[in-house]
Amino acid sequence: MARPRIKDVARRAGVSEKTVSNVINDYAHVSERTRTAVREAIDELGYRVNLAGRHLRRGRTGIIALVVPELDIPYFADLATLIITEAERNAMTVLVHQTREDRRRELAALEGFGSDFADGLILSPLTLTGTDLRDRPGAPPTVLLGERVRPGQADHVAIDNERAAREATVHLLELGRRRIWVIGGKEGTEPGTAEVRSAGHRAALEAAGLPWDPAVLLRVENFRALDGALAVRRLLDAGETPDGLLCLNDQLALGAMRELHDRGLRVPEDVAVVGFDDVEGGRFSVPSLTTVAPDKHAVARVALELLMVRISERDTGGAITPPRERVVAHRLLVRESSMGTGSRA
Amino acid sequence: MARPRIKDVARRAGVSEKTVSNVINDYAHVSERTRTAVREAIDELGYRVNLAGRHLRRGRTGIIALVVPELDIPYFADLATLIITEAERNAMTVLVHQTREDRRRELAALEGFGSDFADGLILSPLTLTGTDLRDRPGAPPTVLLGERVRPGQADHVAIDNERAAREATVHLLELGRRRIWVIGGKEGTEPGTAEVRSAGHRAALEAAGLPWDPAVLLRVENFRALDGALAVRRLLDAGETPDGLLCLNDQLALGAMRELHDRGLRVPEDVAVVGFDDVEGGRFSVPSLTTVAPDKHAVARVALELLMVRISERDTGGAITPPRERVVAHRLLVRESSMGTGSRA
DNA sequence: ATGAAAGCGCTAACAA
DNA sequence: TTGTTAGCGCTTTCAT
Repeated sequence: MARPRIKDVARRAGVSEKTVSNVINDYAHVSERTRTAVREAIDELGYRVNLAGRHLRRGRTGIIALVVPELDIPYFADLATLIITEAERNAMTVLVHQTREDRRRELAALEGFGSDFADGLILSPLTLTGTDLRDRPGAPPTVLLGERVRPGQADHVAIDNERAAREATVHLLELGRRRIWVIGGKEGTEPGTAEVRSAGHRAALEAAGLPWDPAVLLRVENFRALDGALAVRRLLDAGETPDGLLCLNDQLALGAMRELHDRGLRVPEDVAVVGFDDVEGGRFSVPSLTTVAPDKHAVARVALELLMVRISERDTGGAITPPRERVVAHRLLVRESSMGTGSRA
Repeated sequence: MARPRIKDVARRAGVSEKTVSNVINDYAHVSERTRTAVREAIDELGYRVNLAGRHLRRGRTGIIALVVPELDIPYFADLATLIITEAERNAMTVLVHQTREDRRRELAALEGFGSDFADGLILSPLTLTGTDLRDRPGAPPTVLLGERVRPGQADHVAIDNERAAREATVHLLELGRRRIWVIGGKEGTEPGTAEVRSAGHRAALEAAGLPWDPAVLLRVENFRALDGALAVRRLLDAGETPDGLLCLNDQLALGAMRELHDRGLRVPEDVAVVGFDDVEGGRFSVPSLTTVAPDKHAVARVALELLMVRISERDTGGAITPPRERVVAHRLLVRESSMGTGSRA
């Protein structure tokens, strides 16, 4: 037989539909007897709430869409884990989409996928421009992660990427490294993470009175270990002799270290390597990987916090406050890949 | 102003609501003129479909719930990536839950989270028993991954874990290894992956005329690199001298290799290491990791296939066919962690 | 090819 | 404390 509805439960318990609804929603003013009777009827019939009906009525779905480039890049997996946990704490569930760096998918996400089944959106964009974010009437409340898209268009959570890159570079300079390359530029994307971090790198060099050459930013196809390995291969094949690598994520760094190893170069003695993100792989690699560790818990917590505020703002139809910019902490974790090599300058 | 509804679009375009609906759903018999007019009205008003309404009416949500233990374990992240991709191909979206190995969460998932907002469920269980899966009237169609829960209770996709473990063990034996430990037992779980793989290990030993001792199965708290490292630490501290390790996932293996390195033991010369899952970390580690590679694409594809069949079965109210058991391919990828060490027997 | 009316399952507003 | 009524936005008959 068909699945039971509130009506069926009501009939069985000898009460009205509204009373059943009250019980389901833990409404305070229900007598103990009625409550028990309804509960029994629910159990006997195996009744479950139909969320479509509830959503339609309430105007909220309880779903947050999380949109990331690729879920199988550990940084995003870590983030997703934390965001799902944080969402659960807010009685929300998380629907995950992957853009695979496709601009159209990112735009579709921005528009709520042509529908409005998510109450809110957490988006880690790669290709979006400031203009994409302007004028999205009816689009769901949105929090952006990671990129410094032109500020002021939507709520945004990130670490101070410029400073983080500067600190990482200073660290390499203090080890006496002078031939530092940066791995992780992306072709054809908006000024994003790579550019901001590159600026930090440049600032560190210039503060040390050293020259800066835009050619030290090596482009990659993707942000995986393979791409880091390929970048190093190209670099070495070109006859360069790096003594430091600033990799814009840990996967790139791990791939780079593997390639250096295959070329007979020692890390950190010959080449010191620093990554970004603090993923598990870098904690157990040989050598372990120095990395810029963002406070991922904070990213998740703040993102949810901002989003929940926006969602209630929309619900109450109140005034729309201007976009918020939130910076979370990071720290440089010095590990074997850049350790104990003293000054060689 | 409030977000536009079909009614508003209809009024603006001078047609009925039904006609707007026809246009939205690409119904064939709509005149070109009408279609254009409606499209214009939609654009002008910025109309988007309200999925709550659609879901309620259609009785389907287009959402699949994916339930995994932890999304930040690369194997599950890989799987999630592929399942999301495959779901998209089937015009479904994926909602991700994490059980964090909590039995109550797994049970809640089985019951559709006390509601029915997902059309179907893909679940990678750790603690469920055969009884949990019996008699779930009204529960959503379900496909189980990975565990060999007692068969015949629900659709199930997995590799042949027993054979895979046997092959991996044979490989270690052929290298002349005789003191092989297995890392990855779990306390207090139902006979699952660990037990099945352990059986394969045993079978390989016995086929080679070697004794088998249940004590070679080392328990772990979790399936992360840290746990692999700790297991090796305990083993070495106990004065054992393993020459082979069969780790039940790659994270455990990578952690184990790191600990072996810290103890001055060489991989593979002193200890050969094999993992399961073929995650990216093992392809770029030093040494690279020999692993049992399941055909993850096939897992995702078959899981979706089974689920979509079940969903339409339910929709059409047709006969319920018995649970299907599907085995997907795997292969042993021999890499540096178990390579070129000849016979040492 | 298009329209009118009914109803999916639920809960808010109001009434008793 | 509990019941009645209405309606959320959409699509499905069934007419025309």
